[in-house]
Amino acid sequence: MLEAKLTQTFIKAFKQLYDRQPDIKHISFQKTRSEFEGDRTIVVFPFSKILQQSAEETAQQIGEAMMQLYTEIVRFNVVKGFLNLTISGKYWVSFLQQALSMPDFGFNQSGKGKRMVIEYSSPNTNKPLHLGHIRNNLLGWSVAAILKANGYEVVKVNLINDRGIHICKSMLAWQKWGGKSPEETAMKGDKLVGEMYVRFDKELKAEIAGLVQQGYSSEEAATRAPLIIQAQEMLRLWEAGDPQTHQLWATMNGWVYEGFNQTYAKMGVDFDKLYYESETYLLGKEIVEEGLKNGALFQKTDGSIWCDLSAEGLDEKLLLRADGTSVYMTQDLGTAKLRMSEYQADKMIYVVGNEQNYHFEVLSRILKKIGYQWADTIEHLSYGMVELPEGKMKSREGTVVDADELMDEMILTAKEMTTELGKLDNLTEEEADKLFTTIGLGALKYFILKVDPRKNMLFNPDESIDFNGNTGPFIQYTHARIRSLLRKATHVEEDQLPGTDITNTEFLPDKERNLIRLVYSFPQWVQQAAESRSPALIANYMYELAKEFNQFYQSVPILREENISLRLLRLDISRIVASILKKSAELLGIEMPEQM
RNA sequence: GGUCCGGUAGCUCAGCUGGAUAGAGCAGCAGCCUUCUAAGCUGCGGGUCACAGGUUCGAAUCCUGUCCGGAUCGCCA
Repeated sequence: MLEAKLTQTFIKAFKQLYDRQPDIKHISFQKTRSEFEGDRTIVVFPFSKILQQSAEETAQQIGEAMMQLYTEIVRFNVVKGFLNLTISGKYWVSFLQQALSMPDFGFNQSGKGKRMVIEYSSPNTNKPLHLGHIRNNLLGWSVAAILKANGYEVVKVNLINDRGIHICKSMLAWQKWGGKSPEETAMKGDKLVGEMYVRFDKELKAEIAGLVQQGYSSEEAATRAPLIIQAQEMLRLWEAGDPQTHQLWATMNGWVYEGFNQTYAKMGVDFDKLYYESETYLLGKEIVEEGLKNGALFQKTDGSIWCDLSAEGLDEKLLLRADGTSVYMTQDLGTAKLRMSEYQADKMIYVVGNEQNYHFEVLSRILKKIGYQWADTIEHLSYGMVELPEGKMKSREGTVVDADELMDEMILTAKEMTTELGKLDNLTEEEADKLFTTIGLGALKYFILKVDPRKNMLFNPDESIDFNGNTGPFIQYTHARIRSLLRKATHVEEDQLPGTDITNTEFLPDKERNLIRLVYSFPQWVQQAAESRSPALIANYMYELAKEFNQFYQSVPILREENISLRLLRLDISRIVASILKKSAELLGIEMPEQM
């Protein structure tokens, strides 16, 4: 690797010059800023300070010595305390050849032998997927893909919250006011069930308002409303195993799953394993018993069981209610243990919104306290909220952005744009439809994934997602352009012989150099994206690369270049850029069209 | 109130393991299609990096405090 070689050379040069060891922590080669000549830069201020001589002088001396020691350094210049090194064109070109010969260029095996279980999506079955889920799903899927590209074994899991009071509300509403199947209403199953949930909420509010008018306080009204009492009764029946309740529950969940599956399929996300809370929600109790026995937990006089985390600066946390029923935390203790025993994961990653930061903090502390050392493998991939201009999405207020609708709108916009630009020449209708989907979803996915997962992001439904500038379609377009170029290149190359003549490429123009350097950095981004669990790094990199390529494309001839060696070099660059764009897009779940 | 996260151009976002004059896109303005796809390219304008201190040769980046915004502190999930 270049950096390693440069570091080594630097140390050697330093010792030679000053007869002492340089401080390793100050040796870092960064990319030279574009306004200066050079490929890599080292800042010598820290060294000149120790040597008690001027930074310029130090840089000059080290530059000369390094050039003597490492032949790939062909030039250097010094600006203040910055030593800018220029690496030979030959080095870059031979790197390019090497990269082209590696089908897996960019990917690595650093995660070899490690297994990651990543949970994402985790929907409730009482309402359809919305924009928040889109971010969650895309993130989870993409992080999984990125981990795989780093050699990890990845298990993608989804924990479906298919039970609880919220589903009972939908069920009750359906009994009272629905009564029709998705087929009969020509609605997607998840939409139908979601509508029932909203209906319940509306009717409940009306009941409460009525009670308040009769003189009840609003708190009291909320607990006395017949609808909520019936919903609770239904939940009780469900937990008692009542066949009729279970039947209705299974039927309605079935509708929802059918709807979810369509949404997932369109979104392009999938799972290796599905967990259902109805099957796992009781699992935590044993752990709680265990913790109570070994003294990690304690029981209050009413019988409820708690974990005291006040010594760690947190609160007491309830784990089992006085009536012995479990809470969310209890379930998560159980599912974590189940998952661990099933997969022996090196990490269990949970893609869950940052509103649950505290929950996950507490989760691993409790497990640790009870004595499970693997608690440390739990990692909360905490991502920010998707906000609308008016603030948070609120399902009750109808301000949610529905996942299906959004995707359909994006695809439709892609269709309009494409048609308007007259880019449908030789496509069959089927191919054209495929293309609209590719572009529309590409725009959406890139829009979501390019922002740092940890940060909240804003989505303005009134301003449709862009197709120009820093967008998915821009990158797709760049790819399509290159592919078109390469299609035309086959006959240009046929009469040339294999490989590029690199013997005469000591001279390497700026655009070519910039692109090869970007290519060079691809593997580092793949690795860093995995370490920081951030698809955004890949997205930003792709954009850099695409932008640089477009400048290149627009400023130099490629197929029309007369110098054969240069033409082939440019084609090689084009080829690898297309391949990297495609690979990185795959890490984000974005497809790259051959033509657009 | 406690804890956590954030505040960078009109808007959306990069940059944050300290390094050169803080970058893109959108929006605005002006150019570029007889040549490899104009969903592109080029140029112009736009900044007290919330504020105040501190550490340092050097701070958007690290530390402290203040202000502002968000999340959370449920026997909800």
